[in-house]
Amino acid sequence: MLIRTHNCGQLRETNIGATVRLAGWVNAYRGHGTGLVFIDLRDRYGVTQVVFDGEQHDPDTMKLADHLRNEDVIAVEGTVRIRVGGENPKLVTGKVEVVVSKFEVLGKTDPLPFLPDDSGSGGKLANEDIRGKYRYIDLRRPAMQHILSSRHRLYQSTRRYFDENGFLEIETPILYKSTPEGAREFLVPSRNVPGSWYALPQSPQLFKQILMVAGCDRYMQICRCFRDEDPRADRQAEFTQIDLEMSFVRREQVMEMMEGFVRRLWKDMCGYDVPPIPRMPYREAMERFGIDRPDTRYGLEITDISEVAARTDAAFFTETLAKGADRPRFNSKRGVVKAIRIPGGAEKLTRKLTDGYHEFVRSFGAGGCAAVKVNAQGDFETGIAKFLAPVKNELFAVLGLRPGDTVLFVADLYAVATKALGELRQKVARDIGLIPKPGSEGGPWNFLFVIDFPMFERDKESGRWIAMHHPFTAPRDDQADAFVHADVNDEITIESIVSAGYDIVLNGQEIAGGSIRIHDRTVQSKVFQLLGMTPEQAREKFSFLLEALSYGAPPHGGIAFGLDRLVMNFVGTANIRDVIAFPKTQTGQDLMTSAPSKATDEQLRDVFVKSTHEPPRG
RNA sequence: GGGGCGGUAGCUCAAUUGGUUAGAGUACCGGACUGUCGAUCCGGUGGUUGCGGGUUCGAGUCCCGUCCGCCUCGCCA
Repeated sequence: MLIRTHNCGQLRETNIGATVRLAGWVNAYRGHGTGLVFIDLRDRYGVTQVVFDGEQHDPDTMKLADHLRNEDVIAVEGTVRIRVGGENPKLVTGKVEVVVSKFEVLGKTDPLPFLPDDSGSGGKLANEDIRGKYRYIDLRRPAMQHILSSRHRLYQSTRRYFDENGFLEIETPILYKSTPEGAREFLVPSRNVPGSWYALPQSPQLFKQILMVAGCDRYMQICRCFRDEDPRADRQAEFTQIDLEMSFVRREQVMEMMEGFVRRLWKDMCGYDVPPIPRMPYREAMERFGIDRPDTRYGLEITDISEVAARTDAAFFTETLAKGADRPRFNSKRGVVKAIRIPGGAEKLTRKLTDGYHEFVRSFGAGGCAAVKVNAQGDFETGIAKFLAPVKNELFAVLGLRPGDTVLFVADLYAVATKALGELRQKVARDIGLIPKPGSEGGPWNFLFVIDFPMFERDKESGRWIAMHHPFTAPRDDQADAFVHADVNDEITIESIVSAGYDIVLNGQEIAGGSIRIHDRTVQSKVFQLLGMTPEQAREKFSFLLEALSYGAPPHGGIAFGLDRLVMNFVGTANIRDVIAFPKTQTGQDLMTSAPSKATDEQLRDVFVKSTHEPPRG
């Protein structure tokens, strides 16, 4: 076999005259019969043109060369020379070509289901199901090779940064104990302990805390996590986190370390200097943006106009405002009227769009969305204009209205109106083209720390308290006393406790989340109690953690980044499957290997499992 | 679990209101061709219209069920 001396992206004018060997895939063939044949040879590094000249080969060899087809694997030996037919500026190797003296077909291909060409046939890629089934062909596309290599660079940059900062990379178990609080888990039956099951970790949360108790001081891991929930375009059941934990820190130190990491990563990945990352309390994010991960690349902020709306005769405002009662810090239970001013909306937002917004907010539980335009004379027009006339001046002042604007209103309970307008704000921004493409297109990267989350919220279904982040999140330092002394039945106090959690938000996307952890057994027990766990239940599930906390636990905290989403940002895709070498579909299937698949009766017997699945009839 | 879009040649798509033998590009096969670079030109092979049922004189097209892919709500401590 001819062993290559160079790769297909390497040869330049300086190599002219050299005898070289290349190997790779046939990317294109351009034959002129037995007289002259061109082959574009491709590997991960690039494309090089190789030439078969009829004067140097017998007709049988030329015939063989003339029948090379896309994706045949070949190796060639030959001489580098300047391109006789002129440069091809599309290729980095485009000034030279290799005149073949010897060649071997290393792997003849069968006809392919599709060609790994980024432009695809007719400018379109094959559909995702067919590309998934033949993933190894799709991954040959230069765009996919670029993504794999970007992901690799991200791993390396990450490991360098944390190594330089004294973090130990430590692996934690994949076969793990079930802790059924958060997401649904994947279960693995045990053979040696009949009737018992492992779970795959939703995250290494408890292990990394215990590593702190174990004196590891600083831990990091690029780890696989598993959550058996329905996927989305940016979510897979099996995904990767950059997970870390630090001892003897408060949230300032963790956030500083994270800001340094983000700065390093963006510098390494795309040469971008991340400016100081601003911080925004959760409540402010909810008030101004209606969401805990605000996209701060554009305005369209939300304004509470309840006071003004109360002075109108509009029953759909005043009836809503009469509902409920306020709460001191979070989770307000009152009825509110909120509005978004859309500058220039009178022109940009068609009737069809604003009608659509009514339906859109209804899908988030709101009663509807009203719209008014401000005409050139500065008067309200259309929709609920007549109800607003009496408070026109106040509305203009509080919303900063100008002729040509549109205002969108939602009146509902605080939580519903906030959520609906938060979602609507993003939809309007998309509709009128306010969102720049991040990264590669030169658009801005807007980072934000969101802090001061509530510790607890009510579960919508059961009405029980649940931890907003997770049950190991500590109260903010100045809240600890209030929390420890709070009556668990004192709803208003409990819901106003602020946690020591923090998220990093990039362009409206949560890319990392973490917290200072509870390192005090008493505080941890109180959290479990509040979450409705008896001491016995807490011990049953988390005895190892509670014990660990009782044997000399350092204060500690950490954070986890969603690695897949980071890569998505750097390579500019909205599809998480693009950045995972072997992804799964919406039903969690791997189209290439056909996982999941049936287990044999024998396999099931070995692990003491009996299937209750009834095969479909017929 | 709910909602939406889609499934026609290996691939990407078309096919009028339900109406003749389901077409095109590309890939593949054969042929021509000595400077191409998405080579070109000529010819050819290729179809269980996802699957099952129904309506109809007649179904790619309409109806019911089902499978698969994508988007989305719920869900994702």
